[in-house]
Amino acid sequence: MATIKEVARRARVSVGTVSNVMRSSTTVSPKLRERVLSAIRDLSYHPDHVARSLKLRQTMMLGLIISDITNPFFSQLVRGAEDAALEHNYLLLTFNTDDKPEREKHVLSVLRSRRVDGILLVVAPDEHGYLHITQILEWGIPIVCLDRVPPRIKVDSVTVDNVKASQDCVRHLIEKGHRRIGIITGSLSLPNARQRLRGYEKALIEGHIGVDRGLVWQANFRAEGGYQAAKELLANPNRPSALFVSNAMMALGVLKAVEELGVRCPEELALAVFDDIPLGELLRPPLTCVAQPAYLMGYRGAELLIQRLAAKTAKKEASKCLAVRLPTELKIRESSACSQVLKGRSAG
Amino acid sequence: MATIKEVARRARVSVGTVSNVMRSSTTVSPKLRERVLSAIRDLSYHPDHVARSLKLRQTMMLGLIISDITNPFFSQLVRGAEDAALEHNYLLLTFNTDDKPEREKHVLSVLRSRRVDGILLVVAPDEHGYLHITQILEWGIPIVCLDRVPPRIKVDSVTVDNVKASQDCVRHLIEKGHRRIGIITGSLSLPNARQRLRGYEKALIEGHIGVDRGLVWQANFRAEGGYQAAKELLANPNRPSALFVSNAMMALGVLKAVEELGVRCPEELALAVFDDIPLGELLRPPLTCVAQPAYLMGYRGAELLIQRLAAKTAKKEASKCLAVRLPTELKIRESSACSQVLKGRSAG
DNA sequence: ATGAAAGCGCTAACAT
DNA sequence: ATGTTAGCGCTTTCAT
Repeated sequence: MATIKEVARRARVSVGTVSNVMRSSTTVSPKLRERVLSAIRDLSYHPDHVARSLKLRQTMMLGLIISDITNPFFSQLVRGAEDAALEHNYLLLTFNTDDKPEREKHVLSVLRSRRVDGILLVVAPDEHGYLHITQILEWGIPIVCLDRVPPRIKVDSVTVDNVKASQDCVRHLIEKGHRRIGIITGSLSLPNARQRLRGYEKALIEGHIGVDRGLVWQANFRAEGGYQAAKELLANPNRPSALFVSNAMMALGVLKAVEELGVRCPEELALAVFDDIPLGELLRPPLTCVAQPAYLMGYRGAELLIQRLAAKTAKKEASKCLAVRLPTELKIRESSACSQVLKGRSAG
Repeated sequence: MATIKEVARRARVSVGTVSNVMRSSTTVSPKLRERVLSAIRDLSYHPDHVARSLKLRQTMMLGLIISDITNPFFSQLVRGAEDAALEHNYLLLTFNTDDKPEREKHVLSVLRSRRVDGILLVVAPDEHGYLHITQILEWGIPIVCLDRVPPRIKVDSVTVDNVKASQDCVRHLIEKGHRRIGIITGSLSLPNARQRLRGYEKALIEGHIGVDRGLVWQANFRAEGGYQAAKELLANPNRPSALFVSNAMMALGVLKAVEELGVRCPEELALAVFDDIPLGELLRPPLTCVAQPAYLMGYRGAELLIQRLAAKTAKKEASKCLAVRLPTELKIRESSACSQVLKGRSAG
């Protein structure tokens, strides 16, 4: 591969001039500029971005850490982040952690060595106060947290109002006449899982329904977990008439269990889900849900991060942490339709 | 951030010694080694991988170009590639092209400037002989093509036997008694789309059924395309009794159309799909399909690429191009169950 | 076994 | 306007 030196030699100019032509910093006479440009073409010269990174002390790379790209919510988010990044000439290094803290720590250390300019982070659960996050920030690498924001840490974030969204969703079930409403939560060491549980509880209280700990199943935000929880739950003789599933992957597991056990939905079990599924309307029955703007979350997150980077380069005073909140949307579909049983009850 | 120089100073050794300790190339006396190690700890030194890349002329980064991470097939593939890459200390730069040739060319040029060591490529359609691929290879960047292999180009690849898999799938429909079988293809400038059409035709010929061009709809491997094609197709007065949909995304579109038009499946229209959908069994009806080993395709592709890289570094003679073929699996589910109509017909 | 120094390809400050 | 050169942080060869 040709280097800037070879280009300079061929164009009979100095390397500085070649650099000037490429970065159009200083003015270069038309004659020399033309010579340089044609040398670049002749040699099919592509500047070495690694060398530039070393010199400029910025890689124009962003780390993106998510739990699992297989989850449609995250694939949307990644597309958004990629679009924003590329618009500003940043590249994305994406990693899946499966929500394993040790994997996250390893990735973080790799990203530090690779000298990424900033990190977009969907944080994994951590029992120890998220010290590794603070550490990265202290090293001077800006972080924007997406979807989940670790408690008591000063960091930018882009999220939705999980409490309110869940509350709206469960309220909808209550309005449909349900009184025994269960919930399947993600790991409660995850802030957003806790918030969704909070929203569920608030809706119940608001509806003058007692919170029954026996109706709370903790799983792990994965299909398998939803499946297991649903199996248990449905075997329960005093099972709920409606269920709030706090993410999409678990909902798929629930659906599988419902299917296998021949439980009719919504007649015997109404369902409402946190997160839309791209084909949520294609499932039988179509699933009621609160949808998050996943693409936007990635897009805005990357934008915010890049903005921070620009301010940093300009040596501007770091402004306060930003906590961007995106709106959610309740999508009412058949899985929460008024059930026969309830109709019967209310008639009786 | 601490540099190797600072570590050297603190440990009162030369930078060369620090480097030796880290890379454990030469032997270093236990005494000095201990001093270096503790200096590294004290300064929380993380070697600058950018500088190392420049010196070593290898970035330990791989480019991964796919069409759309939102497609479950690709998210699986990406997970596989990531796992293999990380195992060998490579990082992945992933890009979505939406199958747009100009986007692919741009990404390729970016990857060249970034000096990635190799590229995993799901090639976008191209009408001009895929010259840009050849060019990259000439520049000395190894490529492994995944899923689709551009015709008449000497390049490593990991694929499935699209012709045979499609043929098996369509044969299954024929065995179920169907004679009028339609197909929705992807863009026929895509090698795999063409192969799947070939397989469809071969199955028909083998079953002594004439190939009717009126039963071939060309779409674009996206949900929207499948939806449009299905709408047209189902409005056709002489419509087929069975349909082979040549990828999963389009199948979702087809399902939506079927739903909207109130067409019963499989009674009025049997369905078989190329690609499994993670929740294909949860859809009503569950979809018959040929499943590809997507994760494995990514994993094996990355392995193969890394193997090439190792051979290259060792200045080994480049061996012949490898074309790895992975097995597929026919999964028979309800969407292709024997229909009432056909039963009636065969009885009559 | 250890240190000194060249050089990877680039940018930017400085000299002309 | 153009050329010269130091230096980014590392690895590695060559002395010692």
